[in-house]
Amino acid sequence: MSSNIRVRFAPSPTGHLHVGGARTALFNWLFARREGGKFIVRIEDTDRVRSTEKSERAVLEDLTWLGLTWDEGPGVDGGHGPYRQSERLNIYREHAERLLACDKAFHCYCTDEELEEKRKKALAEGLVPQYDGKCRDLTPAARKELESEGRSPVVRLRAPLQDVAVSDLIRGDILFKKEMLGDFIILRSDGRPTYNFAVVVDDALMEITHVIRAEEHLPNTMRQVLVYELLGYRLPVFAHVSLIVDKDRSKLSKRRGATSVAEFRDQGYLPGGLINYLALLGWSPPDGEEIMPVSELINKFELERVSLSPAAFDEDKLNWVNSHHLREEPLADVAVLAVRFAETHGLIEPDFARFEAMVDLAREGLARLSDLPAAISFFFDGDLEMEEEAREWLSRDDAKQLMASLVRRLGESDGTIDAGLFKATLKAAGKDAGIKGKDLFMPVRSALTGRTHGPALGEVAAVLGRERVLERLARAAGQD
RNA sequence: GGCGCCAUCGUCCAGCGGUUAGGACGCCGGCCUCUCAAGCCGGUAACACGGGUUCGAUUCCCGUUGGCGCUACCA
Repeated sequence: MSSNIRVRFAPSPTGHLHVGGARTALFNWLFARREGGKFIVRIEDTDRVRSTEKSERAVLEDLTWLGLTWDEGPGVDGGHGPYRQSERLNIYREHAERLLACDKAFHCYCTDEELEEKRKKALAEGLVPQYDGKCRDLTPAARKELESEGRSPVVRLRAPLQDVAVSDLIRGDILFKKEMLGDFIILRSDGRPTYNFAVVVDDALMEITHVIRAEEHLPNTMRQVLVYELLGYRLPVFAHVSLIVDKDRSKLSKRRGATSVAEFRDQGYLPGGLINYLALLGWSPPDGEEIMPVSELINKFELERVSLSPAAFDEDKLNWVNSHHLREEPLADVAVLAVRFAETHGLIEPDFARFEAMVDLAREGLARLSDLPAAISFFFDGDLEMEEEAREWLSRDDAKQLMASLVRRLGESDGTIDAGLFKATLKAAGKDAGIKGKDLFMPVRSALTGRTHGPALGEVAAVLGRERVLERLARAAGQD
């Protein structure tokens, strides 16, 4: 399916990708994929002080990790570039010139201090602080004089005094009152554009059809609509998605826990799990199914089903979603991502197939990959740490005999020990000794893993391997 | 302050004039099971408030309250 639909995600590179931004990107991406349109990434780096190249790389990496690949953007030319606002300065300038030429914009020489003073005064009088139009009708002579004082002007839009209606795909029609805005700045004194101007020029030139973005931009939309009109560009469809808030309804803050995609990645969430959870925050599929791969997300996604109210980020639910992905995504994929979590804890297994087997057994009980090392450490050589309860099981009267009997029986067959063989042998030994159930399994589990909880014992033994199994059983048989 | 958005279980959602208000996370109990998970079964818990409109409002309108956003030469 192919269409003319074009959407964009336009992050400003001032840090890592935030979960809020990630969800906005996701909704754009899902919409594009669903509709057969194009997903464009544009870097909004007109804020010189806060934007860094490092951040840009980080954001792009985060998007890539999530699998939100772009059809046009940094590194992928689609004929509408450049895709970095800092490289489009001349374009904004030209557009501002156009507006200036037909008197829809004007130069303003007011200084920060003057403006600040007026703002304070207005506030003090209980008025709405707004540009007073002082430079609206400056004569060329007056301009020249101001410039000779060394002042460099900003360009302000001559804002028409009219209410602005914005229709939003998610929210319906919204009417903004004309009193709301004054002649806002579109070009700074150093020639760089302001957000509301650059966005419109870019979206228009990049032929964006649907602007899907966070709700915080809703008030800005009024200004942008004006710019579209004055420039003579066609309006895109707007869709404003609600914000993601903290569990206590306040703004998502780093202090209360992880907020960036990178942090979740480092905690061992799968891209598919994070994506799935984020999609569920503010959107729900018609059938109510919650756990699904991204391909299904694409099939089911509809902007019309995006909710209006702010959604609280719930780590419990994220964990639940992620745990499902952990055990439902292809084992090989999970294992590859798992390697670094094991290795940072010194758990290095050269045989990838064996490592996969460990991951396969352990993933049943995991919410995140960061919990993996603790779950598989007993598979590795070295001193087996004994939990107190495990020690107790092994100190039982018949434990030693049972272990000895098992060692003997397993020793009789000299092939590999698979799950079936181990279980059968265990049962036979139990039958002879008159032990079954918990009394049979727990001492053996304790001897093999040092713990009282874990994956199915037969499978554990198989992954452990004949040598380690015999060694650990023997040790348990010999000590009390 | 002004303007705007939002308002269903603790949380995420469903509902789109008539429902015993549904599902999911969490929590509690049970089943299964060598254990832990998973799975299955059951329980817990909500329409913010006040006016309208209507035969009938969770649902439509208005107001109040509350939360959030914007009000920059930040995005």
